[in-house]
Amino acid sequence: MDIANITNTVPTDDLLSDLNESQRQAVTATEGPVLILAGAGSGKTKVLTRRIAYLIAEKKVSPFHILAVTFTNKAAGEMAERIEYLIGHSVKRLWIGTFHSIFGRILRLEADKIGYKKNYTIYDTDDSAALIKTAMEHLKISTELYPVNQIRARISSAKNRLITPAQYQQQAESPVDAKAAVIYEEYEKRLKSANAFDFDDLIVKPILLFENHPDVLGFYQNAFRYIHVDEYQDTNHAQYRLIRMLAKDHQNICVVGDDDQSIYGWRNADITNILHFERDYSSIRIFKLEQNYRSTKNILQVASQVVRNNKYRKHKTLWTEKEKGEPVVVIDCDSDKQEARAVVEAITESIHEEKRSFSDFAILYRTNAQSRLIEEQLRTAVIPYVIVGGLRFYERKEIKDVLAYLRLINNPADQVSLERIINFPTRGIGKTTLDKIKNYAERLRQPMYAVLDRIPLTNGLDLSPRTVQLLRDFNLMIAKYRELKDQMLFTEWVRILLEETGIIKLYRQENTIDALNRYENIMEFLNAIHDYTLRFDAEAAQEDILSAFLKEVSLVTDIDEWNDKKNTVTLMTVHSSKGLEFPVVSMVGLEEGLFPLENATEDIKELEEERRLFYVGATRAQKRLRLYFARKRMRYNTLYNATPSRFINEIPEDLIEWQQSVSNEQQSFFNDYRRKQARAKTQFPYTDRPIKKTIREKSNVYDGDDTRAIKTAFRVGQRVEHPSFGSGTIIQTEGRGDKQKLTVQFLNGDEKKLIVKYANLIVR
DNA sequence: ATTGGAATGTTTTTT
DNA sequence: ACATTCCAAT
Repeated sequence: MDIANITNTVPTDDLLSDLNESQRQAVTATEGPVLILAGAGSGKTKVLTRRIAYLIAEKKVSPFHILAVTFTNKAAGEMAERIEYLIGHSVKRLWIGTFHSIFGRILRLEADKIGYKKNYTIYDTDDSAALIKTAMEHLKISTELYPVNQIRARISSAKNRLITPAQYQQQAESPVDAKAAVIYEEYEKRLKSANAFDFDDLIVKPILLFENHPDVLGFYQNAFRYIHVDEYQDTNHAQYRLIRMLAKDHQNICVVGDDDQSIYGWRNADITNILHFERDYSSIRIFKLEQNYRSTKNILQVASQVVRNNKYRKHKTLWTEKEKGEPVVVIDCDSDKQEARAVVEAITESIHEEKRSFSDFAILYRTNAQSRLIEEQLRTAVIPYVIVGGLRFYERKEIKDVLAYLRLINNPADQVSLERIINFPTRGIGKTTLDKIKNYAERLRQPMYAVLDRIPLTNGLDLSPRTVQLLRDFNLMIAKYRELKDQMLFTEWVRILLEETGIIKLYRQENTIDALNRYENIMEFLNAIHDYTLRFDAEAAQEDILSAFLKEVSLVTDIDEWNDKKNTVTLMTVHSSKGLEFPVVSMVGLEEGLFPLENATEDIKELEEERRLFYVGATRAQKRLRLYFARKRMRYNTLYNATPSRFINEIPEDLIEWQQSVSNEQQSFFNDYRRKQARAKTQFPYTDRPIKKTIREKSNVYDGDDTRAIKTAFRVGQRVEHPSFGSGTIIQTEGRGDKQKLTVQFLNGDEKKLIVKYANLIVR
């Protein structure tokens, strides 16, 4: 519906009446640069939606002139819905979405201007690693000396800092950087010839487009007269530059963020974007939203007291009118398994005694790997749960294989997809054949698909008649489906494609649980496609269903699909929980080395990010916050001793209630263990704190973890002592378990390779 | 070219 | 523990 058709304009009062003073000011300050510093739970989403509704309903701005960048697609959907509700009619042409989806869309519209075709493919992290690997093989750079993923991270980081391959080459300081620069250049070439963008390109390429085409930039500057960016603290340099370009003339830019919730530094997010906003724009107005509407006083206190230990932050004080509430509970568990039991037990109890529903609970952890034990316990207790994140549906091997067919049909130049499926399911086109074609294509400076198209008229491509036939069959099949696509129902088309390729047969024949799983996933995928066809609006999309579907699939995340209306317990990483809230939050694994993560404890910036992560997790809780740590934890299939997280020690004593959770079978082991600890003089700061309550495990049998020897983690940089060589530092580790070997540099300068099993090392 | 077993890497977080 | 990749045998 067009803005001119509005009949029932909403009175401004309704949009502003239930806001507090600073929220109201933030909503109505529509002109000029605005920075909204919004603490956790201070209603920033509310402010953003009201502001946009206010612009449309009160200031009569067309939705077409409003840009709103959110952190997830889900948030975008919810905001759009909310805005429609507020103004009483649908808003069709509002630009709302994530950076990646909005600028992906713009790239599709303007693709031809930068030498791309509309039907480009979006490569995810795995795809781009695959392409980098091919590039390295071509350049004869060893992937053993230069791990592909490390190179990929460097290239990605350079891209996000808007450094070109040539510039990177110039300022390369280490040999790795020099290599990375060369690979970067080759990688870019290959991306382009595959008509593909990686995730970073969706931000970086629009910048180049705008720089080289002032008219295009002018068009979007004019379109986006009012710009909003949510979660501004998590934008990176490229995103910052992109927004600055667009806001340059009108300066109507409103950014919302909280420096305490900046948790994506590792993804090149640049916290200074928010800290320096004042420097970047002139005559800005700053609004602070400091009243929290989400959590009890106790919860808020815990979160604030921990995060205030950070040095690099803007000062602000969150407060709440809510009641003091229950004390935050810290649960001291003897093992990770016991931790899982305790979490689930507390949930069961709370459901029975407080009549809570499953959806009131979230279990948050630092790493995805921690979900498994908890899942097991939830299953045993027959509690329904969903896991957000981890191995995402569209990243599963079988789904990626299917997607590769669709992508190749959509974009013939998509080399990564072609190589993925040309011999999957196996059809007799092996490595030798593939190498021949690749070399041939390279000699003639032609894309691989062009060579395939010309077979058998390819002189000098020395292939057996059988192979030629196989290649032709494959090529004809792809061509056939390209042809067939517009002649039948999309779902049906995909189904017969999967039948003919043999993927379905492959998994149906093989009688293993794994194959069955994959088969079911493919069926689920077909359902997802079917759902999509029902949703698909050809006119609005202005593109064919296949490319629209592929684009959506590349940018959808688990959190987008997570449904808060389902009555289940939710499990996810603290990262994924950003922006969400739950009545009861259990954070698990609060141990040194895990949360904060080992690698992050060295560098103060990284440690502070971990602390902010704790802050984000804690502030998800509305009524109850439960913090768990375990004293023994299995990692990498080895049992480790653990000590409670420093973040727990940073919480003032009077805010916490301590509990202990020990399994019966573990009691004696536990005592024994505590004695040993005492002997080792490893006093934990909490041992003399009062322990108010002990939960005892009743009948569960603990299955044998205690029979394993507790091993010590050996990591590069660690100091160790050898009975005869004295003390030294680990400079390399290889292998695991009994076969683990360490290279240790001793004080006298000698380097020795030692087998852990026999070396009798003592960690210092 | 395909297969199966061994070796190796992976777990930090994600658009 | 799990998955992918490597390598040798067929």
